[in-house]
Amino acid sequence: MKERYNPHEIEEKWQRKWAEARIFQPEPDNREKYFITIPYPYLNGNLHAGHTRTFTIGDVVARYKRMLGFNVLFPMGFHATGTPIVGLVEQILKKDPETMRVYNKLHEIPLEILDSIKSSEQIVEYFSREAEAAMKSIGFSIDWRRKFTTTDPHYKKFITWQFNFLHAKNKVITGAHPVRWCPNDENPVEDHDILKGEDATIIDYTLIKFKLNGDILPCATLRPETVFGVTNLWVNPGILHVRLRVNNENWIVSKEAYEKLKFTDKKVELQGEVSGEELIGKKVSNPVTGSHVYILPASFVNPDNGSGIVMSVPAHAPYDYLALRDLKGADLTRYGITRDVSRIPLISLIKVSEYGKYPAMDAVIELKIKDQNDPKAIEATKLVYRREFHGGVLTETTGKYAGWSVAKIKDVLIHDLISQGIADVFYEFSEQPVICRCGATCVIKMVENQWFLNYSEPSWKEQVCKCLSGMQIIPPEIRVDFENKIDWLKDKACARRKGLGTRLPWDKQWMIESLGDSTIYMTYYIIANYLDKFEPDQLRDEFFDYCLMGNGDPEIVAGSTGINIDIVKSIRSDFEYWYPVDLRSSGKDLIPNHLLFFLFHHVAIFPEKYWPRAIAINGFVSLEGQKMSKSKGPLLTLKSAVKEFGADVTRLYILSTAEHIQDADWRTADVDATRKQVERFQKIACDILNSGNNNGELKLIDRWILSKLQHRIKETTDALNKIQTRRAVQNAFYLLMNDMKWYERRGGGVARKQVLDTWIKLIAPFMPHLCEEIGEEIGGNFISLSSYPRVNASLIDKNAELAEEVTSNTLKDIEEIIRLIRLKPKRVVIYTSPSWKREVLKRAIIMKKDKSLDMKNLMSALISDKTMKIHAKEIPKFAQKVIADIQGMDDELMNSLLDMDFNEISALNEAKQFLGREVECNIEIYSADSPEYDPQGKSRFALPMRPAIYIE
RNA sequence: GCGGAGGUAGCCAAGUGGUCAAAGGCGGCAGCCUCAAGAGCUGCUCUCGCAGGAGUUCGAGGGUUCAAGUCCCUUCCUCCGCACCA
Repeated sequence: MKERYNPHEIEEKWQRKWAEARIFQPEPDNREKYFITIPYPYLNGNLHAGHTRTFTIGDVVARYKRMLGFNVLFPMGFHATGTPIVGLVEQILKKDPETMRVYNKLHEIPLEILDSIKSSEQIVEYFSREAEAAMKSIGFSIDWRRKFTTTDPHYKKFITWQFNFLHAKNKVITGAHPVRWCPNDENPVEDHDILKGEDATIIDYTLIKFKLNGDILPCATLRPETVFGVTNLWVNPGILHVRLRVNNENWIVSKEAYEKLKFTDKKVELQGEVSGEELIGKKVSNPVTGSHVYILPASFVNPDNGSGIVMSVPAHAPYDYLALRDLKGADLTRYGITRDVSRIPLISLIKVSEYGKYPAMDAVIELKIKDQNDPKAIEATKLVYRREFHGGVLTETTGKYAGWSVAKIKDVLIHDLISQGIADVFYEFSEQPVICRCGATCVIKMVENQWFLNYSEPSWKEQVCKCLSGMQIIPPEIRVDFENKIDWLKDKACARRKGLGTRLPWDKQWMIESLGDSTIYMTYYIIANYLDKFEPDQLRDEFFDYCLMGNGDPEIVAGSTGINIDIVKSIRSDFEYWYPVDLRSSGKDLIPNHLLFFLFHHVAIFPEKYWPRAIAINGFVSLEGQKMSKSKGPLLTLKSAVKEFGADVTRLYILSTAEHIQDADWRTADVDATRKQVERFQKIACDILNSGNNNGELKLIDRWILSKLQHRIKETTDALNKIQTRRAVQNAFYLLMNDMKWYERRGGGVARKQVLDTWIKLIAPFMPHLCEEIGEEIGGNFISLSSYPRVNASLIDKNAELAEEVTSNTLKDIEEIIRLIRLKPKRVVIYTSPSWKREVLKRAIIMKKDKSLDMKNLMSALISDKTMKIHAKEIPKFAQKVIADIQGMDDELMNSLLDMDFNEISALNEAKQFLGREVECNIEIYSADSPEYDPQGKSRFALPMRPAIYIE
């Protein structure tokens, strides 16, 4: 092996050898299988540091499991369906300057290649080739025979089967759903199409239909329960209203509301105009309570919001309360109203602990709000809403709903009102305006006859919950995220007009949405191994029914598809061997979407024994503290990281800098440091390999390093079992490195080769190339295929560990004293604990184990011991200290101290030369029982495990 | 608003109620090596201390306990997701 670390040479060599030996191309055999998958990358850019982290975690787990003896299947494919690739081609064809810059500079694509791209096929082709090369260059142990792309014709057959299956099971239904819509482009707008109002969400208001003779005045509200407390309606006298024919009803709304209604699923026809003035003073009937209330004027009514007509609940809505109060003494005779409307009695319907009967009034008083134009009115509204929503309970006013909490009644009530025909849903943006890139104001449009995956169906959710509860979720604390998201998930539109993908088999104008086509594709890796055996057209539904579901008869399937029957049977038996997925490991961004759908589709399609076993989640990667961005930068590609630092360093670094869902920060300075550590590792290995045969008897320090090694193995395997890569690297690499440094410094040598042999296996999942290179020198088969180290309990040597602890602590103490007295020592004398102190300690430990340790018991035991008598004066103080020390000891340490037959003097004597070398002075060691030389009586400070020191 | 994560030394970051003044790394300082620089190696790196000691720390404020970075309550701050988009 070369002295100098040349990662690229080593890495290419071993990648070639692995490929030639086909060691990562598993077939079913009699071993236990382990099927690990990582979500395939989407091909609208090059793989970056985020992929590097997620995929490397997968590779480390794959390699670890393989070394544990599992037959590991770790496949990879490419995702290309959906709209982004189509959009990218358009931009490239347009030579959009920003796109060209981003893809040339950030994604590192040469301009001549960018210029040559003319189609989405070329994009897919280019990025899939690049991705595969990148993944090979970092040494992933992927079975590349099984790769595919989601736009492959074979794959489309698989998706077609899946959707036919789901459709037959009533998992795909039709419906309508609201989308952000640009009336100018006549298209739904996505986030990146939005100029202003990107954060706006779609809120569903309830539209309550108040009746005015034959007309309907719909009032939009977020608080439909307050309909029981309506005292009047509000109309802004200054705005124009319109009369509409909506389905079979006559509506009056603001002109602005009419513009919005046009895009809903209602049939809307304009019939005429109505001024606000005209409406005021009329009486409408409340469709819920039947009461008749006035329409009154209010300036706060915004025609842009809702229907432009507002129902007034002054007991619970500060604006309503204020507007009513503002009318005090106003002359409304021109509207035909002669009474003082500000004296209309409030109607309370929610009881909440923070307020009295009329929360809106209390809030207005509390915040000292002047009138409806006071900006603080908004604050009061939010406050009352929040308190009533969370703590409010409906009163008798609400009839059969009395006693319900506000938070719980909402959905029930909306459902009731709509089914009675007295309410409707009305969608509105949470922020206005929302402006499209083209400059037009966006609206909310109901897309009708849309296909949905019926995720909201309770029995489906129940199945998913059952699946989840049987799964291992790593790290465990994110299980609650999954539970919440399952609960929150609604029906999902699963078809689109644009983009790449597979057509909905029964309604070909639609393309299957790309999150839906990537839910059970792990099964396809098993089929992908046989793709050269058949044409796409042969993959009829009955083929998948049999191979994936076990339904049907293989002979009939072979007959109808023309596929060889042995192949059909073989795929089925492969499926039975490899499935289910043992681990799906992914970035945390996929929790609320892909991973959820992954579970939903598995439970919908497969029997329980094929449900996924585990999910592991990891965080993102930032660059020098900055968030990475594919479209804006900064960006670090996998390719360039490997080119600059090598595969092993990149792998080691990115997995050692953060754990689980924490984000990892890529810092070049730290990566450089990691490279130095790897170089040092290589140098240590070289030294060991070149040091010749140093057989010999194991000394204390040799037993120490072997014992330490066992702890590192234990910690590393424990960490890897929990996919704690950072902890694993700490133990398998850095801490063991420090152990080895101490070992070398202490003059150890005999156990070096034994340690190295284990060490390269321990760290091999992280830096497989260098470990293979070192392993080759030692001899034997691929390290990648060797057995992972296991703890050898017989090598754990507590005596050696304690002895070494005494030695290093003593050295630290000596050095500290030297530093303090600032003298070059001429003579260093060490006194080990007198035997009586050791005896006290032992007795105390025994009492502690009996739970009988206290000062009284200990003292009475000691006083009755004749041999202790001569130390009677010192005993109480020492005993007190011992008791305090023991409080914090764990059982293991106490046992070692008890069982320890090790003699501090002999341990220190073994380290005598070493200590002398370190402090450059001769060392003398005595027992405090009988020190030969003790001019200052320092020996009386000697304690067990803590010798006294005298320096001249 | 809802849901989730988190605040630890100059920085990143570990931390199961008791060997925690707190792992590991980075940065910094000193020594060795070298003609020198770099690399490498060794030590130090909260404050004070010419004998191994003492004092004050884990966002802030309370509390439980013989014992709290770790448990409980209150409070402040930061980050992430909320969809039809991969």
